[in-house]
Amino acid sequence: MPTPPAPSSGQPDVARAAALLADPSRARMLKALSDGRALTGAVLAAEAGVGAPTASAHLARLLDAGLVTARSSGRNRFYRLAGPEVGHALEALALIAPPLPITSLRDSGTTNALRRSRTCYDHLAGRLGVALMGTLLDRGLLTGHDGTHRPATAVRDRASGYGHDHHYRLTPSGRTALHRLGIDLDALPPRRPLVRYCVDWSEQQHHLAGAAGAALTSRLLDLGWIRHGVSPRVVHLTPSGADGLADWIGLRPSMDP
Amino acid sequence: MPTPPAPSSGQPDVARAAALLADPSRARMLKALSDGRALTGAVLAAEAGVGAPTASAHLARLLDAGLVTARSSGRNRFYRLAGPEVGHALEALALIAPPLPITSLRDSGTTNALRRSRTCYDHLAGRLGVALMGTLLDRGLLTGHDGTHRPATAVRDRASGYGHDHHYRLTPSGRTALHRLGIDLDALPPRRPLVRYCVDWSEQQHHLAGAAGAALTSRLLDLGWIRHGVSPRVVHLTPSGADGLADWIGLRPSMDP
DNA sequence: GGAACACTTCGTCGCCCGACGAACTGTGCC
DNA sequence: GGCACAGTTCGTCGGGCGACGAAGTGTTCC
Repeated sequence: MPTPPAPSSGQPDVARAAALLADPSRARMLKALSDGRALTGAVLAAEAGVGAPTASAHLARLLDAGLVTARSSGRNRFYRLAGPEVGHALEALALIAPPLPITSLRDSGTTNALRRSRTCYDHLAGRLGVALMGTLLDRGLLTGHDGTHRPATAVRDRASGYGHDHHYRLTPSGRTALHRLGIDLDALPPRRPLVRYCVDWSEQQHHLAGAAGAALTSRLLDLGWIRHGVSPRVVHLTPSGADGLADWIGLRPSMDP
Repeated sequence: MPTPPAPSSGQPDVARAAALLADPSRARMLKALSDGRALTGAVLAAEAGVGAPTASAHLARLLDAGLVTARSSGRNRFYRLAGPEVGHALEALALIAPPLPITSLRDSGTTNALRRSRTCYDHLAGRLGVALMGTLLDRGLLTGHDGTHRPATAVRDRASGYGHDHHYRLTPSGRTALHRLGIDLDALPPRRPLVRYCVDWSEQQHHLAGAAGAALTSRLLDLGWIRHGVSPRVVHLTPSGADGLADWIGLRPSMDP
């Protein structure tokens, strides 16, 4: 059993710092403090959506770790961010965090996330990946489940990674549609599952994996319908790709669940 | 029961991003990749000090979240950071992480941490706080335990926050020493415990809290032996403070445990 | 074709930690 | 002095997750 090496002495422990921000309640409190105000424990409890005892425990940890400062004034205790470094860390984490789904028309102007997606190893993930999966299901090209990850009823599925709870499979018309796009399903590696799915970490929906998912991603690249962004993991839908997907299976980029 | 509000739609989920970095094994892997190299799963498993199955699971999560990219080459799979944003996030977290204890003479040139400490609400934490506590114990001014937090044998004590497992108390000579410094123990708030301790999150040692800890910190400020830094939570030991502590209880800033 | 290597998946275990209600402490108001 | 408010501490519960060994898959070498 390999033993974890101690972090280099004198070097900062990134994991410990990250752990402080990894809790949604603490993250909300720190975010509320990011505009420079001093806020009381009761206000921060409300911001975080937790009770006073829980807020008190979280603030004690943030205080002890030096991320916030506290000043008592009568029965109130006011908290502030300890310095600009905390705000910078929140911003840096926000840059690598996947944006949450657009849930209202009001948000659609701020992030047109469907046009900016991700590749999961060798198949499409992110907004485009789950939209594609959703349309394949809606059009009867894929069957087996409705594409949604439901933590409350999940048996083996986790919030990310390969899924196991559902058995998706291509319908005959699904196979025909892929063939029309130029994908020869019979030529795919026989020992790899044709249809698998991942629970998309950022979307909490399923996206297509397996040999079919890889072949589809490869084909969309070949057709110029998607292309890699500055970061190789990010793919962009091209204008011709938007038209192509609309013609192929009726998927339109403006569709938001 | 207050219900946690959903994060603002369309806004990045900082806690989810932080959670990915909050695991020591994943943090080590990402740190190893920070110099731009592409490394295999086996190498990253070794860097992290975990077995291949554990490394594989961690890398799958990092891959799915878009923090790394993967390229297979024969039986090897090479991983890279997905973009500079990940490295920036690691750096930003390192800035707010408390440095780990100096464990060798070789490190002492890189961080003279004893001169830069923290205030825990109203008492000294950080390196100065635990060094002070250690010296009070060594000199027989405080008694009850040896000042060390031992996770393996802790009953109620956690890795940070107020401690409960040990009952420290000032010895008669300890009370005299505080009196010599100008602290009137009989004038302290009677309902607050005189001597409490915190488990110092960054040092994993105990530091003095309670009314005595607060009074001591206040007195050191009054004497000009410590002063607040740019960040109000950080305190610096002043030159006169270094001399004063040496004269008072024989604590010398160059002493490293 | 068989063996070895790199990596993945499965099943299991135990620990950590975030949540709460109840009770308590400290402060301010009447 | 009594009451109310703000905040803290205690005790408990349940879920999440990181670890492993065993078994399996894919690739390369002989």
